Amino acid sequence: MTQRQRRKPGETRDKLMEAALTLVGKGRHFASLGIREVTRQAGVVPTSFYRHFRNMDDLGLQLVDQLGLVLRRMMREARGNVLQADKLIEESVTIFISHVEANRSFFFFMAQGLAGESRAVQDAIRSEMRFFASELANDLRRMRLAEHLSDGDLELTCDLVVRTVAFTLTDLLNVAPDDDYQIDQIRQRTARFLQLIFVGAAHWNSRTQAGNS
Amino acid sequence: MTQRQRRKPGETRDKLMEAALTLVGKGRHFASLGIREVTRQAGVVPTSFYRHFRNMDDLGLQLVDQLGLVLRRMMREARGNVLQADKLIEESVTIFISHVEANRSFFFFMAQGLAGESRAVQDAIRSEMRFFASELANDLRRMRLAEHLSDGDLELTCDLVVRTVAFTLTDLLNVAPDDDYQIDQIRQRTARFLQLIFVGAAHWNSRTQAGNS
DNA sequence: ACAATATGTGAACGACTGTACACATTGATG
DNA sequence: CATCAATGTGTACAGTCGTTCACATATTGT
Repeated sequence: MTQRQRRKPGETRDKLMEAALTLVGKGRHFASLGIREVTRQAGVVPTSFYRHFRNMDDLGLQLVDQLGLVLRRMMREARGNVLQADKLIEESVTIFISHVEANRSFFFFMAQGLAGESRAVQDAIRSEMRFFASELANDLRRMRLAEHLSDGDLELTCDLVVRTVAFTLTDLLNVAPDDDYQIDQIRQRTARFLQLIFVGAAHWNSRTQAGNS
Repeated sequence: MTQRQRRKPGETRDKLMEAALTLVGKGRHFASLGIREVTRQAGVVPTSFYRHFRNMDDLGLQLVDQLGLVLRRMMREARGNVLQADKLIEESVTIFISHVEANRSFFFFMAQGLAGESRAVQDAIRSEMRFFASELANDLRRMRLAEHLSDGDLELTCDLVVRTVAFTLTDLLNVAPDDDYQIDQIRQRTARFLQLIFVGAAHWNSRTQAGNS
């Protein structure tokens, strides 16, 4: 790295990924995108695609990697802003939704990928969700909010929380980005979902799932 | 209806819908299917497609209608077989999973459609889920299992239940159809999710969501 | 029996697709 | 400066796409 290059490396690469995201953000499904279409949107000649990706699945996988960064940024912000336990759920949901609004296309892509065409992308997204759930479990442990739960039960709870929030994406997908009223409805509903789950977790030990006679 | 026709009406129509489902069952995403591809799979000439559907979205919508029938059949079986309350969750989840295995492609299509390309299909599937949730609420009321919950809270709970079960589809999607061990794991995990939710619902009134100071 | 309608077939079109190849340009390294 | 690898461009080709049209066949209504 002697000098900065005039054309930064990966410039076209980024343009291609952004182009794919843009198309997804416009309502297209990732599985229906073609190489030519993406390169056209990126303002690049079709052959350039192969300089950076082997095929569309490859591009999808690299998008998941970038999605991971977005998720980690969101986690960091949540950890910094959610300090008092009583408003934990509301604030977390608010932060989540604001990140979805700020990176709408990314989360569209995530929602699509969960039932997408590429097995590899599917697995990658599910892996991100697992990581997210385990981090959530760590945080709850650290905040002494789950002391009566076994590791397995806490993991179960966090998995359910992450799934519930992830499903919210399909709700947000269906409303206009500027429909603040509807978005607020979704926010409140999601918060109540999580409250319901946490109430269940709080009373979980009293009727353990082992015996149910 | 004077006599039975040699070629039943809608024969090709059914073949086309089955063909689309078959392709989806093979891992393809509905949004990436083309008219020619579907007609080829159905063993029909491409032009025949237009005799029955205006475009692929139209076919998707009619698939959702058929999916509705599958869901209603499943509901009827659940209502008939789940009589005692103590095993309600386990039995319901078992019935659900068996129906998913029996109509794998249909539920694949449903999971895809939730974040699919066609807004109309999206809405149709979400509408089916709402109907399912409201029927579930009715059943719980009838079985006197939710007497302490307000209508709104019961609806909230059932919505969360339906979402959780629907998310299971992405899990079932990722395991081989004959991997009984993994499927049983998913079944147990889903049952525990629902137990957690119902425990939360049972203790919901003690910390109503209205005031949280 | 006859007309009308619904359904299936075949050929054809222009547009678009993925991909390969040869070539130009760039930045880094000797 | 010479060379090399990385990256971007233009051309080309064979295959597929959606869609139209004219035509054959089968079923229905009168």
